[in-house]
Amino acid sequence: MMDRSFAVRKGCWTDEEDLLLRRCIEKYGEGKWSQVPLRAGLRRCRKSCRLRWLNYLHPNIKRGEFKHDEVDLILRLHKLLGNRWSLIAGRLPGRTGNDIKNFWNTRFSKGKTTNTTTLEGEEVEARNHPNMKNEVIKPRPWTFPKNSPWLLGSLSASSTTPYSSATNAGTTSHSREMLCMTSPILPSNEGSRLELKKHTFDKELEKGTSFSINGCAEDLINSLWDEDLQPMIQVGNDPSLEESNMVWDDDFCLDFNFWDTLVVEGNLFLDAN
DNA sequence: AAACTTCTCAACCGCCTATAA
DNA sequence: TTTATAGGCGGTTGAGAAGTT
Repeated sequence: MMDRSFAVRKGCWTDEEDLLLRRCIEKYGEGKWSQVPLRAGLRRCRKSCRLRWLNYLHPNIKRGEFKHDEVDLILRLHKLLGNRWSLIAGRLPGRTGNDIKNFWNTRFSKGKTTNTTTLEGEEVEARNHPNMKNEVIKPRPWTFPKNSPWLLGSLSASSTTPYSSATNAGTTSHSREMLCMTSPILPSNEGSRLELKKHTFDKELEKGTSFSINGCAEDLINSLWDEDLQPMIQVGNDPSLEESNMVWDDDFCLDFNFWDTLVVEGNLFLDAN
């Protein structure tokens, strides 16, 4: 008969277990979850420890009801990204993917009977059309057109350096072959700026020319950035920027192909400053 | 007050991906 | 190149709370 005294515990966590886990994280830091049960003296599996910390014990976790602006953002992000809870959670400080998933499933999943008079606008729409087909943008291979400035060498090597796939872009730029690469597309070096310009064939249009974006991306951008989309997007944290400028953190930028959402007449010309 | 139903949300499960050996 | 391991994610479950009859 197997000795079950070391069997992994399941179910709800006790206060004592929480204390052990908290002390362990304080002492050794986050990560190395496979070592946590032993270090903490817990009869829990690594995944259970990780989940308990990230969804419940982490000091930054925000409790309580979702505020209206949070709900609004969840709706807009869900419209754009689908059930990618961790990504949505990344835009809501203090909220976890699990929180948002639970919130969505209890409020908007099919068959729920919450009084719709307490909902408004898009919430009602989401409730009434829980399975409404949205254009969900997901990371996917991205193909440069043959006349892309990337392939024609319009971009200097240094300006492409921040791109994680810059090596690929560089090596292929001379062959003028169609190039496939996966997201990310946006540069990730902190503080760098990209200036977007309309570029039609050889003629570069005036700086600041606006460009159009397709529906759901526009919706998202408007939700994150109150002002009209400006041709300047900043990546990383630059305290010198005015508050109104949208700051995209790397994770978000890297998660979907932002450029695919831009509908620009001609080519996009990227000028890294 | 009791029985039953519905809701909430913490936790588990299985799968996928990245990385190391 | 293959295999093992770890981290991470979304779907789902189920216990307990809250509401209703």
